Amino acid sequence: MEELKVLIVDDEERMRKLVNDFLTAKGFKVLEAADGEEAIDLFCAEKDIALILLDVMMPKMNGWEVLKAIRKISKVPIIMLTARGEEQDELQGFKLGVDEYITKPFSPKILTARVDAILRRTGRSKSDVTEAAGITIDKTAHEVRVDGKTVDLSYKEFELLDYFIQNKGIALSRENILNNVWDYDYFGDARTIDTHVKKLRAKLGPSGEAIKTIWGMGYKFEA
Amino acid sequence: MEELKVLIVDDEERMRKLVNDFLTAKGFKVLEAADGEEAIDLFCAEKDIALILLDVMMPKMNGWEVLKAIRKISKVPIIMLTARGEEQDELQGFKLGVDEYITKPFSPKILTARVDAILRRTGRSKSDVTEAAGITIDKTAHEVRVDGKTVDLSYKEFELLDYFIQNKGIALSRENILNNVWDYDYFGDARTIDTHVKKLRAKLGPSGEAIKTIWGMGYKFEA
DNA sequence: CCCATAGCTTAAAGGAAACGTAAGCTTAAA
DNA sequence: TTTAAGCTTACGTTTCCTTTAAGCTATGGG
Repeated sequence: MEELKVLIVDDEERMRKLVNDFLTAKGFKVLEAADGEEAIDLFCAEKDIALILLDVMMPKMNGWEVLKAIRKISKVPIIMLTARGEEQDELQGFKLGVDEYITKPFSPKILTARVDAILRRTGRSKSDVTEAAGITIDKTAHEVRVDGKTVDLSYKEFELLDYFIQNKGIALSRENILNNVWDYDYFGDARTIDTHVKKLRAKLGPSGEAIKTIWGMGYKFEA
Repeated sequence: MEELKVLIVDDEERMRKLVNDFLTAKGFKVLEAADGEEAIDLFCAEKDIALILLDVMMPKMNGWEVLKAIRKISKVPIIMLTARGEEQDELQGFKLGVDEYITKPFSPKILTARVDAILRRTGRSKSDVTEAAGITIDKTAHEVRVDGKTVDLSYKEFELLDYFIQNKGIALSRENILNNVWDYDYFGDARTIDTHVKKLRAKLGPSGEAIKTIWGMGYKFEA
């Protein structure tokens, strides 16, 4: 499989590193730009950038200006990164050709989920239906089926189950789960995970037994 | 295989020595820094440091500040060392970019396990499945198989067996085992080991005979 | 062959981790 | 503003693991 290029544009070094880490781990080639000019230069120089992640709040040239400039030369998919409370401009954004929004702070799973969704839409990514232990996850429909029957899961439950299944057979510490499924600035009680696991097990019925407890260690999904 | 560099940052001499000894024994090249400034200087001077172990509680510049400073220039993997019950509110917002935590006191095995896990994730380490005397240890799945059949081991049993197999053919004194598998400040009865060995032998069946008693000395794992 | 020492076994106390329930809080919808 | 849903936290309960203690057995030197 070819290595897709993603460009992250943000003035904050930390944010770029964060996104770079997550997406590199997922097998993308990540390019970084610290401001709008750099972004446009880089976009023109590099061929076949598959997706751009664009921060709205930047000094000098803000995200909307960068967006407009890039839309003049390309219809590459663009995801805007906004801080909570900045969403008022969304309608304007969609008119200008924004494909998706991510609100900061976000979890690694959200990031990769949105990126996957976009690439799927533009036909550059693989299937989005996974199956394990009688559980089927359909990310496009955001739907879970157990033995054919649809099960209603909350948002977090869905994310958690998806993470388990993506890492089936691997023992996961609570710390690991917290870092990957929850927002990057979340610091909470690890017991929160226990509660969600409990709910998942209940909703999944017998298939829920696939989520094993590893005493003194964490959890593991096993078919 | 290349010799990976690990940097330990802690104001306590004892802790640095401890970590240095453990990791040197595991074939790492260990560098020490007694405070944040020294750490940053050293990190900039030395090329290709593969991993940083960073204590949180330090005078002058604390671990979080060091973390932020280093994250500005690099995305090197970082493991934070925290004391049990340390003020967790200050963690808010600083979590960004930490790969793993280790709570003091820890056992050498925990230390090397986390280090290995990180390096595995960043693709700089080898496989984590070992086999000896018909016993297979899979650290990723946190699973032990004897002649193909999965055997349920408790946390300590798992750690102990792993230590035996890593040191197969080597006679280990009880003191040695206590120092390596138990927390570094644990001072318990050596009979504790006997009990765990007994359970291991029972659970491993005939393969359990690979754990030999060396009278007046300790134990040895031999295929 | 006996004794001292080291190791083995068992059971039970104690502790730590996980579970279950419910209440509090936050966010989104009506 | 009210309502509802989901997320998080708190806490008592339960389960499981670790350690200790005590008696028993094996080993090897005298």
